[in-house]
Amino acid sequence: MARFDEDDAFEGAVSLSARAMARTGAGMRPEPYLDGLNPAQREAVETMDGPVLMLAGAGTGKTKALTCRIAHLMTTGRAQLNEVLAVTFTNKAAREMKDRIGALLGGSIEGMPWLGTFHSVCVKLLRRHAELVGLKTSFTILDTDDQIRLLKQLILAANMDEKRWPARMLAGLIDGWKNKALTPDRVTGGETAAFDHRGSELYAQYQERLRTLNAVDFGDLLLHMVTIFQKYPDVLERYQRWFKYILVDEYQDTNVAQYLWLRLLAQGHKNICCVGDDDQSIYGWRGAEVGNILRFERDFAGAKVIRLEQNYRSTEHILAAASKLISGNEGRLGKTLWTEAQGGEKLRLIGHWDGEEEARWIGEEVEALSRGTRGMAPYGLESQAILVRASHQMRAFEDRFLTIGMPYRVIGGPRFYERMEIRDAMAYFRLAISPEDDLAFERVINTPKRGLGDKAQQKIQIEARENGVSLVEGARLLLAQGGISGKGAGQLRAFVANVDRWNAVVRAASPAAARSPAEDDDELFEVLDDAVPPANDHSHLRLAEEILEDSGYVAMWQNDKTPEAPGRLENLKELIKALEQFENLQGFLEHVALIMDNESKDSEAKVTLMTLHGAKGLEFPVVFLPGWEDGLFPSQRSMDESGMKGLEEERRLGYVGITRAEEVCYVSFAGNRRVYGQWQSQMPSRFIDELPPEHVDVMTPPGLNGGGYGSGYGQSTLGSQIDARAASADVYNSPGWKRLQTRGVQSQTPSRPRAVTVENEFDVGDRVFHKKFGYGEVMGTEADKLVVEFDKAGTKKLIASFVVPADTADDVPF
DNA sequence: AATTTAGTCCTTTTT
DNA sequence: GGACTAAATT
Repeated sequence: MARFDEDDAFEGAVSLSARAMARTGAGMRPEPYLDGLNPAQREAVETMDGPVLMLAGAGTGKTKALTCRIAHLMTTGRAQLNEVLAVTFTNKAAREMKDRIGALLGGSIEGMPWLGTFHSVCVKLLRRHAELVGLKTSFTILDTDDQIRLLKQLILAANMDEKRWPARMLAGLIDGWKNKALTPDRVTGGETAAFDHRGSELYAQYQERLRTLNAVDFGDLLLHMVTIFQKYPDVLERYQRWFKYILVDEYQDTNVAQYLWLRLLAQGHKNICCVGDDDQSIYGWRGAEVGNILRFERDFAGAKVIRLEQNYRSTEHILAAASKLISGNEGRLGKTLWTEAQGGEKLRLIGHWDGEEEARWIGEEVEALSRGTRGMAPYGLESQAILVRASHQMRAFEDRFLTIGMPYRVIGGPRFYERMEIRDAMAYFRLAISPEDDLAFERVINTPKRGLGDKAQQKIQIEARENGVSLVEGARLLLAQGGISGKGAGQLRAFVANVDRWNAVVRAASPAAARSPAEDDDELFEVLDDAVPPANDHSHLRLAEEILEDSGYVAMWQNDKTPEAPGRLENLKELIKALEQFENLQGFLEHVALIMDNESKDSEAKVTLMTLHGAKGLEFPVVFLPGWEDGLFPSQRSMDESGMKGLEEERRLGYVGITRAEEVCYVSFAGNRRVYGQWQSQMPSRFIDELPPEHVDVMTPPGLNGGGYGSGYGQSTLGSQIDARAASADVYNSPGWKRLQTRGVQSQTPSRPRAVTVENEFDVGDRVFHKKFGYGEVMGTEADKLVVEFDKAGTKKLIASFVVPADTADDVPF
């Protein structure tokens, strides 16, 4: 587990590199890792000085190149591990690099202190220089939830209608500005019109509020550091000299702020190596600028561009399909991926009647593959993944997997630290550490219920504001002057006393909590080197338990009779357990703020369910790509908001999806899908027509032309092939697919033709039957859709093919 | 003050 | 269908 006790990492780092040097001296071949590299990778490793841009296609071994490069810097004595800055986007990537570097250099190490995500590195830096932007070194990091609540308050205070101007929207705007490294005063031009012309004004207020709360949000971590580097050249210079080499992973995902940050740091020696793949840029919506790749050669004159093009991951068919798809994008830097692998399975394309059937089919296919009944060696559940465009697609699969008892894991779903009970508990911890944390106070003051409702809370707010103090102090004053009555008063008094007591324990345990920032730069790195982690006596564990007990929070869930209560108590226990690995509550909270991941490590084999975004950087022998339907994938919203750029990003997402597969890749779509509870007929994704027919096996069952495919886009090469192949049905006569065909005929064929042809057959007043809603009467018709007033289910708008005349209901085996 | 109910939006992707 | 909010009910 990554640690945020920044100081102790140095010991291991230094001794490791000493060991590596010693080995060199002992006459062993110093660079055994070079042998396993292809020429391009080797060049990327050995070109150590000056700017390098490594364009690494999917599955071309870029992490290998990157980690070998770091190892090479060590063994050639260019730098110490703690003088290398290496940034990634995800904690997972950072962890993997640490592990692999450790393995290369022959020892397991806690890690390089400056290898981490942009955010975690920035936290470390900002803790040292917080005072330069008006913060205390103990600042807290707000998550999106806190951010939204804060903004909501500001919007209300500005007398704006929070319905028309939702806090989420403002949060998005502010995030966008921060991604572009724009401080409130720099928001200009058309942007000032944002949010009823009050966007930048509210942004300024928000920043002010954060400062008084001694807090930062995610965007601030980078923004503040950029500000500091720009305003204090001496600070910047220190770091320019300290970081002798800079490496950047997933460079295509950097936003403007990150780009500026990197450019500032690399300005001196220009030993910067950026690794990226413009074809895998999928975070444009979050402010990532593919343009940063193009700018690289301009900003770093004489940059060496190295292309990694040999793919070690996928079969030739999968690679060919992915390459063909991505070739539809314009303005690529261009790479030609190739592989030595020959043969293998073609991409498999299959259409389904609706989303539920798609989930059912995939569930059965996963099971069949895992038992090896597809004429192939078995693929265990852990080697299969289902990658969806949007997380709501996961529900169909979860439902299905639960009913058939298939073990699965969801990655990127609701995360442990985002659960209500965990966030409540952490708010209590925050309050114990710093009672002036008003956001935490607000969260838990009436959880569990203490009879302190809106009225009482308002009084506290007013009291606090009038006296310019925190909410706890406000509450204290209010109590002293008897401004609060009856039951609530006693409870509030107890609450304040609890906070005082917890805080006293925290202070007694770690006087360092109030450590002062490094005053002068000379001390900066020595402080890091010399710090010795205090002994971990686990006293914070007891405190944490006490807090949850004393506050009545545990009791609240114990008395709760709802079915989820036991699970929540279980989660709280887990939370306490997680605390063990930290020396104090502060360290833990920081860890949580930045590392929101939640990998359960139980050993049972499970299918993986996650979004395409979440899958970047991963690979699986078998990959399922469901929901390839226009509007869903490519996402309508993406196209509406960003037009051609959006479509191209979606296409890259498809490319990422296909290239996750090593051996087998399924693409599927459904003819009908429920969207916002309404049935919609779906068109197969335009990307399906862009796949190369010679690398695709079409497996679509017959009788499925009602969804409208084949009438598709452009030349529709595959679209027409679908019909042809389906009609001749020869796919089904190949040995592997017999079972599928049988099942298909039994469960689908009878209802299909009828359902498809009844379109527009109804008139107002007809009695109809629907498999879910029962009987009803047609109230209106509109193209292929009907408005039906059901006897039991109310009025619904739905596709005509989903109902049948009421008198034939008995014939339809739904 | 707290719980229940009805009505309104919606849904991309996340460090 | 579900999450969230505002109104209605206890």
